[in-house]
Amino acid sequence: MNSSTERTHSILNTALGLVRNMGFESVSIASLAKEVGMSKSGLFAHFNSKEKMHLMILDHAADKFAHDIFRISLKSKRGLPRLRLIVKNWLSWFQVNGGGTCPFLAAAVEYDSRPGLVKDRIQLHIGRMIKSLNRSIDICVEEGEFVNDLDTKKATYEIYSLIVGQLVYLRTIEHKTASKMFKISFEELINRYSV
Amino acid sequence: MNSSTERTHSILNTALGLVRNMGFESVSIASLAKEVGMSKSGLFAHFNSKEKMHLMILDHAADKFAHDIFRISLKSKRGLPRLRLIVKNWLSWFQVNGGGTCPFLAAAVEYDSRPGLVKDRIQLHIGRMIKSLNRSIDICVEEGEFVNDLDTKKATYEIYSLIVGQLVYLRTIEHKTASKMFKISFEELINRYSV
DNA sequence: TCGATTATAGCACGATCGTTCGATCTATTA
DNA sequence: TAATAGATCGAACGATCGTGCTATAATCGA
Repeated sequence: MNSSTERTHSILNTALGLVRNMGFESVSIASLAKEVGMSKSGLFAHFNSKEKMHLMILDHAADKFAHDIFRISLKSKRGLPRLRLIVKNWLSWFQVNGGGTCPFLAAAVEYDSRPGLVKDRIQLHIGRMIKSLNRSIDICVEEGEFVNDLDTKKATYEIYSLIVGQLVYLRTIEHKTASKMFKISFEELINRYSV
Repeated sequence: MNSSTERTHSILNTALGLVRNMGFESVSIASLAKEVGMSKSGLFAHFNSKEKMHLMILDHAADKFAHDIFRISLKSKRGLPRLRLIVKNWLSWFQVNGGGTCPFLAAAVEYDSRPGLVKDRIQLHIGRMIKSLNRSIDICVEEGEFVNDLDTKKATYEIYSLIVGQLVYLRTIEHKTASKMFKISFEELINRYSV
């Protein structure tokens, strides 16, 4: 990794921070340049276009997400313990540094009506997250912790929905109540998948 | 209702259409003026500021939502039939005119990091939707269709989550598969609440 | 140490934005 | 008909944005 990539990597970290408390659109070349203490043109040279910048921020966020949620959980035991850890990490990802918008939901909403590279990339990343979650549920079946005939795609949808619903609830109702409801609903799903 | 309010109402309808296929931020005074065939300053006079315009668009969307989802379903029988209709209307709301972003989720995401009148209003509206959904579930308990000791707040969270999760899934995986999974998961929840 | 590559800065451009202001057009009312 | 009020417009402002061009500063290989 040469110095250029290192610098870019550090810029992308700053950018991701901005996305998480300003949304995607607000991270302009101008605002990011100011944040990292560079000139607009100096920063521009790193990306060559706003679209490419957004693409790289998105990929950076996806890398970090894959690491913080999935890769890290590989250390825990296959099956249910790992699934629990993944879900726990997933939820806590949106509460570090005083919370912040989910970069993927933000990007999905803001680019929903703008077909192009960025929108495609978002769908790719969200699709991968869902697939990774699905895989970790499949493993629970393999380990005999979930019933053999479980429709794991549906189970994935149900758990993913609880997570996304939680993101909305956390901003609408009291934090503690919201997260308690999640825990109960999640455990009920687990129980249902187990018998 | 004088002609000014009628005109404003018609403008808000156009604005809501724009929100649903451009997102919230993209509906600027300039772009909305062009869409309705007015000058910027002419349109500006209707709202007096961009923030007030966004507030009024939001309120207009909430009015329409309350009517299209909840008020209309009052015609069906109290309890489960009405709940089913509400959920059906809710989902179909995002598929008329070839789909489109949910204005409330769009606003919530885009204004998440901008405290102020608009953000407060969004939380108000989302809170009201959830409360309305909760009420319709309470009625199912009153009617004896759901068990008496059902935690209806948790049930509300679970059904709301399935809906929000569906909005993401519709944009990520094949439409038919997504909506079939919703139907199955929703019916399972209903069954669980009934015994 | 010198030459080349690379990172960054400065400046200018056209576009778009929200907002203001004064003028004009329209419709109502006295 | 004349006066008035409300709706709309055109033009202009300062900001911000993405992007291109050119110059300078830093880094590194020979």
